Amino acid sequence: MGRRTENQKIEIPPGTLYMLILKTLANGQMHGYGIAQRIHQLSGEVLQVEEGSLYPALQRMLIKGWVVAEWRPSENNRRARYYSLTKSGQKQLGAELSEFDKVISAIHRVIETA
Amino acid sequence: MGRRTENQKIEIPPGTLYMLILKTLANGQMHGYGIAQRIHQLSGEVLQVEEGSLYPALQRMLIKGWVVAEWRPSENNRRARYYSLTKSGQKQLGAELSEFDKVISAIHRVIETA
DNA sequence: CGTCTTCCCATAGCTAGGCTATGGAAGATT
DNA sequence: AATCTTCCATAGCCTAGCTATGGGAAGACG
Repeated sequence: MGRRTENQKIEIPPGTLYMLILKTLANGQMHGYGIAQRIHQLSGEVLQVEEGSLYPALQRMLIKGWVVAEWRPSENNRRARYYSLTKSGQKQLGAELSEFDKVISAIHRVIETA
Repeated sequence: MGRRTENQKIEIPPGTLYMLILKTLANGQMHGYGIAQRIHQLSGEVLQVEEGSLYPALQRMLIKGWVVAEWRPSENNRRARYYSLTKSGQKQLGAELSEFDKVISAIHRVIETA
């Protein structure tokens, strides 16, 4: 209804969440909340990772063995769970990055050919 | 098991199928089978749209009103259903293209910042 | 001190939209 | 006749997003 432009929410495209999380963790240990903030910030406030997407994803990544977790107080003295990449997670990151590149360029070829 | 590099199958990333189909139809009427072939070809044989993905997607697009369909014999004299874009479909294509651009650049910002 | 905000985690239940598997009909090829 | 290719379509599965909801603990503010 408003005349103002709605601050349109942008979701992450399905399939890229793991990659974004893995990449973020490649810089070092981080807790979930921080991961979401960092992705939001690095993307220029465009990407928004919902908590209901993030935590389930992290659980799946634990099960897959891509990350390990450790409880530790945060910088703000709250209880937080810090995640870090395993070898397997690093390998996965590499695979996802190159797959992403390959697929995105293929898509570009399609949508640029009129 | 083989020593040869498997011709690894690449799926289209969820969320981009509509865009690829819409874009393909922007060049004019085409039947389903042809759409899949064209996407495959334009992508440099990288993207592979499965029939089990394509036809349900086309049905959904009919319901959404992005395309209309017409039965007509194909170039090979087979029964074929030709799809074409509606106004609404053209609008949707534009929206998906610009959204895609926006999100992909945001993702690049994240994965390029180490 | 009570309340609010911020930080941080987590799950249940829904939904969209891919996939595999399957089936069928009709023309072309051998 | 048998097989291949073209063309359509659906059922049933699964991944992985989402919203909605809940809670606990720290710090700020009145």
